[in-house]
Amino acid sequence: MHGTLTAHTEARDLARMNLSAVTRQQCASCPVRSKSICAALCETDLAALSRISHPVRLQPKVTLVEEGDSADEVFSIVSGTVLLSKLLSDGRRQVIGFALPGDFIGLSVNDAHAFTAQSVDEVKACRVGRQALEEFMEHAPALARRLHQNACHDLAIAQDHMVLLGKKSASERVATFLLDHRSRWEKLGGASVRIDLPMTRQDMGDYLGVTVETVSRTLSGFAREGVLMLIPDGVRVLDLERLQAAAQG
Amino acid sequence: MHGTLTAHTEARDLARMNLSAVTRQQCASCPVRSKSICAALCETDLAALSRISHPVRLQPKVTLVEEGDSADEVFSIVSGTVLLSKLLSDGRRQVIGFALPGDFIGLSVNDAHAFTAQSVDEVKACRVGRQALEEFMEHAPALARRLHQNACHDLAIAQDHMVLLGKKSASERVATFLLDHRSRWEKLGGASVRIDLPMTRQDMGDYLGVTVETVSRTLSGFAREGVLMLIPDGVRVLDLERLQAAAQG
DNA sequence: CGTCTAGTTGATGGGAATCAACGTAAGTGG
DNA sequence: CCACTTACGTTGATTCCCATCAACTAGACG
Repeated sequence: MHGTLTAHTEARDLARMNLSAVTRQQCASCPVRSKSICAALCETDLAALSRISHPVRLQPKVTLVEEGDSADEVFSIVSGTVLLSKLLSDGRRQVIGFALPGDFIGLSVNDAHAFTAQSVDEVKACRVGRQALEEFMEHAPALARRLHQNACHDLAIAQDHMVLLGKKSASERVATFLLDHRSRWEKLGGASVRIDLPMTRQDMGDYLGVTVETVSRTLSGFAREGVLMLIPDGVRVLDLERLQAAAQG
Repeated sequence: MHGTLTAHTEARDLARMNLSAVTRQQCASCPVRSKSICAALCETDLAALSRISHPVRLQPKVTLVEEGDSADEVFSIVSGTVLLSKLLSDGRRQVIGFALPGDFIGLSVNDAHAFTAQSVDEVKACRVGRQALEEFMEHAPALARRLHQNACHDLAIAQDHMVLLGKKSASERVATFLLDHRSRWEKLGGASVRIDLPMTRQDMGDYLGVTVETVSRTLSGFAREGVLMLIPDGVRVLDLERLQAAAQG
């Protein structure tokens, strides 16, 4: 078992008591402000939100929220990658997504989290009490609208992934994953030929509905064919067109 | 090609002009009012919404909305079953869900529908202009909240289905589908031993990520083992516990 | 240095896809 | 009314993609 969040955040909470000015400044200079739900807020509301949000910094493989836990905290990712997964009773794991900077985690219908979220690499995030956020939303309809758009967007992503899991072959799945990941980072202003893959092959496999070995073999295959090059913690795309062809839109 | 909705609705629109009182009455006596998004509305708002909503009645296999179409209409299902699907460029189809009475169809992030929706059997629904609905929502925050809950609920369903598609065996998929369908109808006040399946085996297969033959074989297998009985347009559950065991949580 | 995790590659087997045949029911038109 | 067609469902035979099992390498770390 890996560490939990509590130990880190409690120390931070104590620090925050005397540092709300600093916290506010962090929001104003937040690198993903324009990409996150905070983009919906005016300066005044942003300052108000910053007063109820707590910056957290997480080591790799730390659990933010556990499937089934009461959802009294939500997160906005600032940097790093967070893996979202669900378990079957016998231990089989399905990764349902990767949250990147700007993404929002944790809203659910009832009061229990629908999935587990854990950091893949070092992650910076903003933690907000759920009730505080909901009270805040009462007076910030723009934020409520933004969260709804967010949910609709996540739903569209989920539907696309159902097509992948239900209909695509192993190589189509891997190619699609690489291209999706690339375009998500591109929107965040990242480079484009290099695709960072901080997660393990197992994580990718559990996301794509195939085994570790299949992910490895498929990537090796692409490398052998000159479509890409395997590099530490990622790939370098050599032939984008063929990769796109392999993904089968 | 099957018929489109336009021909039906235009005639109805003409009729509606002189029948808004009837329309309003229909909302007040709507059988799924308490299950649909309309449950969020007070009598006054319901009457107001009924003025912008148009009842429609659809024959089987009629397309309500097409993937990619501009999303200027949304629907609330009153009776019947609607199949939601997405296509890959080469024609492979993934069914991403079935909308039942009380379900809401059509909201998306941008202005294009993310999926195709077509009636499975005879369907009654309420059609609402998207822009009219969004204007209405400005003055009905309860409805906006309800739609957000709805989106979150759909997202949770989608995530569960990703687990099914990514990790479950064929027989687990079929068993899960039957139980899910049963509990959805149960919430609508339907019986419980008989599960209605108005969709084709092909539809089920495309939903579960398996072929027609596999669905057929799996159902026959359950019938042979005495778990259920195949009846026209459905199954009769004989051994609920074993069906639940076969579904693997 | 031993241990552990992650990744790769090879050999083998299995579960579901594919290919194929057949039965049934509902139209359709002569 | 009946031959003909078409859609749907079922079952059997065969194939194949990927899972499984297994061996090995490389890097991280105490």
